[in-house]
Amino acid sequence: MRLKDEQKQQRIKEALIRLILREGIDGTSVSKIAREAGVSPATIYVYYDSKEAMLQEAFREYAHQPYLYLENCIRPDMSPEALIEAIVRGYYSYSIEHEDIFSFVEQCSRCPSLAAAVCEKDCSCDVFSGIHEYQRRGKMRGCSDWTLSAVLLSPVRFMAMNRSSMAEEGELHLRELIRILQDMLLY
Amino acid sequence: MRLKDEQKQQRIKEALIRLILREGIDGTSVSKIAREAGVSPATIYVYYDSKEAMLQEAFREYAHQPYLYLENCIRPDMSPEALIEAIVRGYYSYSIEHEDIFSFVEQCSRCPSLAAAVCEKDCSCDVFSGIHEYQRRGKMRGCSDWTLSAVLLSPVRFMAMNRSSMAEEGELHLRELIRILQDMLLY
Amino acid sequence: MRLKDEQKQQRIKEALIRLILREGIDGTSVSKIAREAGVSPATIYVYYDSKEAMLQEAFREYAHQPYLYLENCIRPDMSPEALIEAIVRGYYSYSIEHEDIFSFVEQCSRCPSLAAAVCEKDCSCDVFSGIHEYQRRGKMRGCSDWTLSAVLLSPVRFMAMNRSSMAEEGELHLRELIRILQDMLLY
Amino acid sequence: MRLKDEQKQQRIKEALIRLILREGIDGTSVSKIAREAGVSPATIYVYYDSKEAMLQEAFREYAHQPYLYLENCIRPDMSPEALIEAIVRGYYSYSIEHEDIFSFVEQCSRCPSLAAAVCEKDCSCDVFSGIHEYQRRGKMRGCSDWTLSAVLLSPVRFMAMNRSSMAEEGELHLRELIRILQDMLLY
DNA sequence: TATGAATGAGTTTTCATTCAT
DNA sequence: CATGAATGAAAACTCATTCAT
Repeated sequence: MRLKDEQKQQRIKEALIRLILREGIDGTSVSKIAREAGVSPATIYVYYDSKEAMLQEAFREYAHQPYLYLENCIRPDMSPEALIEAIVRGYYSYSIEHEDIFSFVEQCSRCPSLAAAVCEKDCSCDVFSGIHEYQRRGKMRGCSDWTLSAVLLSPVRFMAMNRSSMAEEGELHLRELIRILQDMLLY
Repeated sequence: MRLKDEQKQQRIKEALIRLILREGIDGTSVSKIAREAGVSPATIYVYYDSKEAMLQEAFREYAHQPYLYLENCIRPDMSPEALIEAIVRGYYSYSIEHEDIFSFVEQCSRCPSLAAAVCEKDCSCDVFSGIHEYQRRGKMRGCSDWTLSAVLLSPVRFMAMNRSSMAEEGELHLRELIRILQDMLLY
Repeated sequence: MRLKDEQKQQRIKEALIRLILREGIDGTSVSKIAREAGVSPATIYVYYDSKEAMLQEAFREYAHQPYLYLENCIRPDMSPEALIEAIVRGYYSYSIEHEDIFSFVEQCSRCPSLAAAVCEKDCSCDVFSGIHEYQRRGKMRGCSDWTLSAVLLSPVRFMAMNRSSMAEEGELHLRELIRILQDMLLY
Repeated sequence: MRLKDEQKQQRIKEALIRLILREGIDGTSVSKIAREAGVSPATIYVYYDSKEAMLQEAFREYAHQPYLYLENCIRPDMSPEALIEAIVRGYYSYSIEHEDIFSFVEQCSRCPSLAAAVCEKDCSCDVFSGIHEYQRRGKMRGCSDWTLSAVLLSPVRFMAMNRSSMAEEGELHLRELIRILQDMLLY
C-alpha cells in the first residue's frame, strides 16, 4: 500500500496559492492546480473532499502564518518604538517574502463563502502581547486588540497591496507610517 | 429610448454587485447576472464586450463611489477633529449603506486581473483636501496622501470587514479608533 | 484462513445488494460497495476480476435464491390448492424478507448486459415438480413451465414491486390473486 | 432568437431510450445521449435541469405509452374472449414494436430513484374499461384493477422479457397463456 | 492476502459567448 | 435593441481499476 504523502499534499497547497496569486481565486481551477502540482486532478480528491474544502483548509492554515512570522520578528526586550517598527516592518516583509500566501489570504478574507471560516482577531493575540505589557505599564496608550489590528496592520496591508503603484517611494511611506504610529501609541 | 437603455445597463450593474456580495466573484456567472437583472444573457453583450470588461468598467466606476459619498460627509468649515470623525464615520456608514458596492470593490481590488485597472490613490484627493488645508496651516501633522489613506481609511475597512464578528461593540471600537486618529493627526 | 476469506467475499456481496436496493444499479460504485463492506476497493479485485464479473456472479447466485426459498415452502403432500397458495405466498414473503436480493435480481434481469447471463426458466423446475405431478395425474391443467412461471410468479412480482402503493390492501389483493389462480389451474 | 425546437427535444428523448435499450440505464451517459441525438451535451441542459429530471420526465411520459397503444387494440364491440386476446397480444406486440420504450420503462420501474415518480396503476384504467363492463354484466369474473394488471399484463411482460430464450415457441406460449387467461376470467 | 494511494478516462454540469430571429 | 437557443470548452468531481507496499 502506498502511504499518504505529506509532501504531495504540501505540493498541492503550494500550487494552490501560487496559482491564486497569479490568476486570482476565480481563475484557479482544480485541473490547473493539479497541473501546477504535478499530480492528477483525481489525486487532489484523495486529500480534500472538494475544492471548497481545500480552500477552507488552506485558508485556515495560512491565515495564521503572518502572525507566526511576526512573532519571530519581535523580542521581549524591545523598546516600545522598536516594537512598533518591528511589527510594521515585519508584516510588510512578510507581504513581500510570502507574496503568494499574503495575496491568497487577502482574497479569501473577502470571499463571502470563506470569510466566515476564519476570524482574524483570533490569531493576533500573541503578536500584541508585548504591546499589552507596555500598555499595562502605562508606557503605551491603552486600546483594544481590534483597534491595534486596525491601526497597526491594516495600513501595512494597504501599502503592501499597492506596492507596485508606490514604486520606489515604498520605503519612505513605510518610514512615515511607522513614525506616525509610534507617536500615536506611545506616551 | 435612451433612458430605457441606461436603466437596463444600470440594472445589470446592480445585479452584478448584488450577486458578488452574495456569492463572491468566483460564484458569479453571466447567466446568473442576467437572471438577477431580468434580462437575457445575450443582452449583457449588447452593453459589454465581455464579462471581464463588465467587471473592469463596474470596478472603475464603483471604486470612485465611496469618495463621492465621503465628499458629502465633510464641510469646509469643519474643525480638524470633526473632519477626521466625519471621514471615519462616513466611510464606515458607506460600508454599511452600500454593503454590496463595498464588498464588490474590496473583492475586485484583490483580484490580480482587475487590481491593475484602478489605482486607489487617484480617487482620494478631494476627500483629503480639507486635511491638506489644515496641514498647510500647521494645524495637522503633515504626511503624504498614501499615508493618509493608510491610517484613515484602511482601519475603517478592517472594521467594516469584520463587522459581523464585532457585533455590538462596533460603535465602541469606532469611537476608540476616531480618538486615536485625532490624537495622531492633530497637533 | 479459508473461512475468513469467504466471510469477506460474503460481506462484499451483501454490501453490493444492499446498495443496489438503496441506490439502484447505476448509483452503485465499487468504492461505495467497498465502504459499505468495510474493505478496500482493491480487495474487491482480489475476489472478482471486474465490477461486471462481480455483478454477473452475484446475479447468477442470487437469481437462484427465491427458488430455493420456495422449495422450503412447499411439501409433497400438499393439496393442489395449498400448493398454489404456498407458491404465491412464499414468493411474496421472499420479496419482503429478502427485499434486497429481490430488488437486485429484478434490476439485473432488466439490465441488457446482465440479462443474458441467466435464464429464469433454468431455475424453476424443482418448484414446479409438485404441480407437474398433479398435472400428470389430471388434477391440474397442463401447461408449459414458461406459462407456469408467467401466471404464477409474474403477478406476484408485480404486486411485490408495487407493494408500497397498495398499502394495507396488499393482503386482500394477494388473496384475490390466489383464488383466481387456483380456479384457473385446478380442474 | 432561435425558437425552442420540439423536434430536438424529441430527438433527445429517442436517443435516450435507444441507448438505454442497448446499454442499460447504468451505461447511458449524458454525453452518449448527446452524441446519439446529434446535439451538444450542453444543449440537453437547455431542455432538462438534470439527467435525473430527464429520466423522470421521459419515464413519466413513456410509462403511459403502452396503455395508449393498447387502447387502439381494443374495440367496444369485442367479445370477452377477443378482449382478453387483444390485450395480451397487443401488449406483446407493443413490447416488440417498441422494444426500446418497453425496455426503458421496465428498467426505470425497477430503479429506486425513479420508481416513486410513476405509479403503474394510474395508467391502466381505460384499458380495462371493457372488462369492467363485462364484469358488471356478470360475464366476467369480478376482480380489482390491481389483480387485472397482475394477471393480464405481468405474464406478458415476463414473456416479452424472455423472448429471446423462447425463440420459436413464443407464439405457442402466448396462445397457451391467452387460453388460460380466458378460462380464468370468463364465466 | 490486503490495502490506501493514485490515476486516466470518464461523469454530470456550468461557463462565457455566439447565433438566428 | 433584444432575446432564448445553442454550443465548445472547461468546470468540479467520480469511476473502475492498478500500483506499491
